[in-house]
Amino acid sequence: MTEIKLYNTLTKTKEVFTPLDIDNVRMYVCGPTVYDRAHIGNARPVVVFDVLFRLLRHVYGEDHVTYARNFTDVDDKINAKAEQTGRSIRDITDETIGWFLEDMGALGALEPDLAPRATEYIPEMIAMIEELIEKGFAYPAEGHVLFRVKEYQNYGKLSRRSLDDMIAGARVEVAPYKENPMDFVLWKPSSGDQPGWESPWGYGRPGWHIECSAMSHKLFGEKFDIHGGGLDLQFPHHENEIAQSCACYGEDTFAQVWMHNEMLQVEGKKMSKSLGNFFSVRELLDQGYPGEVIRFVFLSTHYSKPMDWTEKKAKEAEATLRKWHKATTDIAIGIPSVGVINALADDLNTHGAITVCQKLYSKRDFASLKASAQMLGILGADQGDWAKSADDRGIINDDIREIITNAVFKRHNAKLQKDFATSDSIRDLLTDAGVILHDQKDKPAQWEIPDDVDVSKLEALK
RNA sequence: GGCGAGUUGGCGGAGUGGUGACGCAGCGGAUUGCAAAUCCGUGUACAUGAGUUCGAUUCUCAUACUCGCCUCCA
Repeated sequence: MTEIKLYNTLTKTKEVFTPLDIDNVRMYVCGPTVYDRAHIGNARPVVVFDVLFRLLRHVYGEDHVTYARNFTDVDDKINAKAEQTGRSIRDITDETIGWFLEDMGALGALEPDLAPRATEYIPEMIAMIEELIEKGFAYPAEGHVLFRVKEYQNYGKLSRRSLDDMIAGARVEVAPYKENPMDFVLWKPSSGDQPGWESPWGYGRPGWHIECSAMSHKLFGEKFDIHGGGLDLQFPHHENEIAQSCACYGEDTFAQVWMHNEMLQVEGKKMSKSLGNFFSVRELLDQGYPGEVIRFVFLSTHYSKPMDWTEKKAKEAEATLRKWHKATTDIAIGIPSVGVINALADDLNTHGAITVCQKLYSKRDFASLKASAQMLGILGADQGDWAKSADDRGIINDDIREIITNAVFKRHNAKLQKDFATSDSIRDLLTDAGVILHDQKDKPAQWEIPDDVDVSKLEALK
């Protein structure tokens, strides 16, 4: 069996991955807060952990891996949107979840086995909070329930911060009802127009962090294998999850391996709304970037490093994929290359896997290229349509086909008569319109038409 | 202020204690009437300083610079 090694944020080392239960490898990844279209930064963890999901399924078997990714559908941003639009919260979150799955599907991401929504696990959260109170790790105060950070000895072990340092940093919300400024909210009161549920502490709603602890416990039990998410979630979100779960169920519980993907930048700069380099996956798709190309760009940088989204990379990725699609379209699928599997098994070295694919292409091992690329979620049977020429996709009508065929034939005859002035002028007209010509010896050139062919220019050839 | 990451050839970007990937671009060649496309070939790069070592781009320490997170946006 392939030995998988993963970098564990908790231990800061690359470790051999040993599942708790080889028949049911469990992975939990923090999903989106569903109030708007996913931006491309949201998509990085989705793609990263999709590759891991595929690798785990490959190694342990499809039926022996369970992947859960939550939807956070209780959040002030959602409340704000509901207020602005007058729509119901459920309406907004349902729509946003639909968008999310659609957009991530376009990136070739498989859907997780489980997709729990926070609002469907409120009783579990309440039960967990009650247990934390009983054990002295939490306390109610003015309609809130707070986690007593000082009581949990290992607080800060994931992000390697000490309580004292964090308080010195002083970027915490100070509130009179908190015993300690670092204490974080497990439950908070809701006013009439905010979403809420009845609880032992009054009408209210959960804090952000408790949902992942409660849902992973319900779905996976006290221990599971992998917990993933973006690096930005390491603190405070994941630190707080660990505190809640381990305080509740014991020090040796919860996720065994923590994985965090680095952040994404755009053209060398942090993506932000104010810089205007902030865009959604949908916008990118609508601009004509195939999802497969976006995915390829993501995979070309290791997940542990900051990734820079640039137009140049997208163009290169597009050219490579076009080449690969052309080579593999009519090829029966082979088996994935050992090199690709090993690269992925080595802490998800997706770039290394792509390199192996490049070599397979050079060696003309297209059957293995196809299978290997599919391990990465690219070159799938349903993914290559964009790479076909317009003619292959039936976009070109007979009229235009005839114009081009005639022109190519005329050019061929001119060449036979060594009338190069005529043949070159026809060639220039064709290439100017976007037609790609492949000259052949002693017969008319083969041609293909990309999507952006300028039909109006072809009229001149009539 | 706290935490962390990075610095590799023109660009992107892996990796390795000793034969220095890969892609793009460039250059040379084949091919072509000329091109395009395609194919073949081609590049001693590893921030700086010191240390460890027979030997370091790779390990250790320091310095400089860049970047990210901790703050609505992942």
